[in-house]
Amino acid sequence: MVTMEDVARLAGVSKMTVSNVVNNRDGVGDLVRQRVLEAIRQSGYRVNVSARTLRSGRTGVIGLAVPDIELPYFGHLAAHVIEAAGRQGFHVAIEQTGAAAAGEADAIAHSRTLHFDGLILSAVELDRLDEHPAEAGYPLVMLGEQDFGGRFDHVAMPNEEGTKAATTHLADRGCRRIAIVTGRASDDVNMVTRRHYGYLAALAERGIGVDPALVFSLDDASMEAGREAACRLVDSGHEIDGVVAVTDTVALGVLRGLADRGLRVPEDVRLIGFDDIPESGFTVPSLSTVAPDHRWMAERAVELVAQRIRAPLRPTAQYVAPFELVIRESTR
Amino acid sequence: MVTMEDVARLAGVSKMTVSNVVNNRDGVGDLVRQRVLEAIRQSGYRVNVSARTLRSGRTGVIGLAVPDIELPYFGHLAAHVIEAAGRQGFHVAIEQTGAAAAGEADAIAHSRTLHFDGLILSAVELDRLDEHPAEAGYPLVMLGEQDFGGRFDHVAMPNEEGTKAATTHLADRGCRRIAIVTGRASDDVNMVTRRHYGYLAALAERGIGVDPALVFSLDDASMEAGREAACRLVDSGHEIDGVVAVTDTVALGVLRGLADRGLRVPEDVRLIGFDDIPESGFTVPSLSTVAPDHRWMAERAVELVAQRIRAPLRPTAQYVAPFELVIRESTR
DNA sequence: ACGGCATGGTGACCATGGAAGACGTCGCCC
DNA sequence: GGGCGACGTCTTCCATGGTCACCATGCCGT
Repeated sequence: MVTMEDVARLAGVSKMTVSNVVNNRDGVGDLVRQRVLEAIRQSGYRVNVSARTLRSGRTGVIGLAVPDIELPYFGHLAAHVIEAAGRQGFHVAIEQTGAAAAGEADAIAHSRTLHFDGLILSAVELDRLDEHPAEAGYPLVMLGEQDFGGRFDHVAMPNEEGTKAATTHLADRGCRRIAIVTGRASDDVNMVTRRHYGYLAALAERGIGVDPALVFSLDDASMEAGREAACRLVDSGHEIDGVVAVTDTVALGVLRGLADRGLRVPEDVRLIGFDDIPESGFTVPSLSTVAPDHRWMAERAVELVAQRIRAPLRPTAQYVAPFELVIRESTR
Repeated sequence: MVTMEDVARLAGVSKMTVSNVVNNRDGVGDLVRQRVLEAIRQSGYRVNVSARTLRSGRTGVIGLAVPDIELPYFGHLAAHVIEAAGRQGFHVAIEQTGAAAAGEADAIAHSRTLHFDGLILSAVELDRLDEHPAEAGYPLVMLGEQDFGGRFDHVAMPNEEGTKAATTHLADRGCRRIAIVTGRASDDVNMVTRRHYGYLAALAERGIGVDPALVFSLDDASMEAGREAACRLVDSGHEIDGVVAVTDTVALGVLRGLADRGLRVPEDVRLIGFDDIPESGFTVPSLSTVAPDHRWMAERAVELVAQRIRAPLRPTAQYVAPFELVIRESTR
């Protein structure tokens, strides 16, 4: 391997000068700089990231922990995060937490041992985090669902607002028997309950009564779970004319389940999702949905870790992503 | 930061002994080992990966370069790779190449500068690789589409075999006017032409003539491109009763495009895809597809990099993934 | 008494970056 | 005009946290 020392010898300078050139510091004369650059080119030298890291204490890598990269929503988000981080000169390493508190705690610990400069955690389960290994002073940004009472930098989905808008939209289309297919109930104010609040708020505002029989809880937010929920919902015999799905992924399953039971969307039942994953524009019928600005979220999150890396003790910031309602065939 | 030196002092041993304990090497007595472990626990010590890497020359990280993590197929694959690598004690860093030769070459260079121990490259564009920065001796495994004449370890999709089976399946269902929606043509024997060969081979075997008007080339393998192709296909007025899509992602677009033009699947046109992404089971109608064993591919690829890291000069290995035909509603 | 094994220690070394200093030159001021 | 400080440029030395190759010690069996 060709080292800085080799380049220095080749250019007839000391390795510190090479270091200065490599890192674009000034205090190096133009002539010498050119000589060094030429030597670097000739020798094919590349900085040794490990040595730099060891010396400087920075890795230039931020971790991104998501429940499951296979879910379209997280793949989507990851793409934006990678891009935004790249613009700030960071690399991204992706961890999977498996949507479990243990995995999320692991990701934090792991992130520290690998000496990531910071971590963006898309937590869905980790609640009482003060009992968890979130050592103070480590740049940690929560992305997405949970709310930790201002203890961390946080970029939130417009959970309540978005679901409320979605439900209101169904009501405005004339739906009066609106079901919600939601996630597992939890003690904490997480994504599921937030979205549920939005649903309730919309119903209240439109003067529609709440029927507990129209609330379906899923164990996981998968397509299969959505499909089963839709089937059970129809089989239960309760009259419905609208469904709010907690995510688009679930909505895809619901769409399929309704088809399995011979119900037409939107003629018999209107359906709306949340996330606006790419697939939603291509289903038959295409899926109306709440579209949070994923790019905005990714940029904000990266910005926050970057800031916290530079200034660990800055007060925490809380953002809620903007969103818009995308109306497609499923609620026409 | 707690260093090995600190632990050593706390346990009353030298740091080499701590190193031996940390790395589970023998030559350390049980008593001393316990003392060291206790000291590690008390101090909250974590190894500094950079220092280890600097000295030992190994990072324990392998790169995975894919065109776009946002495409379901690659997310899917990445999940399997991460899991398989984890079992072998490697971490995975994901790079996006943007489906461009430049990006792919970058990923190789980048992978080396970050001192990944090896790289799994899901190349779709990089062809004449001998002119590219694939320095000999660097553990590089090609995953998926391309074929480099045995110069690299390679885990291939069953491109030709799978597409042939898919086309034959349509023919056996009675289709006689079978279109193919494929990717950009290229000079090289890549995924697109391989799959095209399979299509042609099946037609020949079933005695069905080839109609150039039924071959549609896409600029990129996206849902939107699939939709447009389907529309153009119908608008062109050519009679068709079957469509082979080059990937499931494209097939989702085709499905939507056919719906846009009022054609029913499978009654008017049968449709089959390739990849078996999770979404394919939930579309309406659900999508028949060629299902390569992704888990198998990921495991094989990880196994190959791991082997090559240990033995750089081993002769190259070539695998073709097994597959099965998954028959769903779109070809009933 | 001597060789061998089991256990643990020593110092060099990996590639880079920070701090402080050396060196030459130039300008300023008396 | 000479001495001196300041400045720009580059060098030297050392620290960073582990690991490697080798060495030292002590105990055992023969």
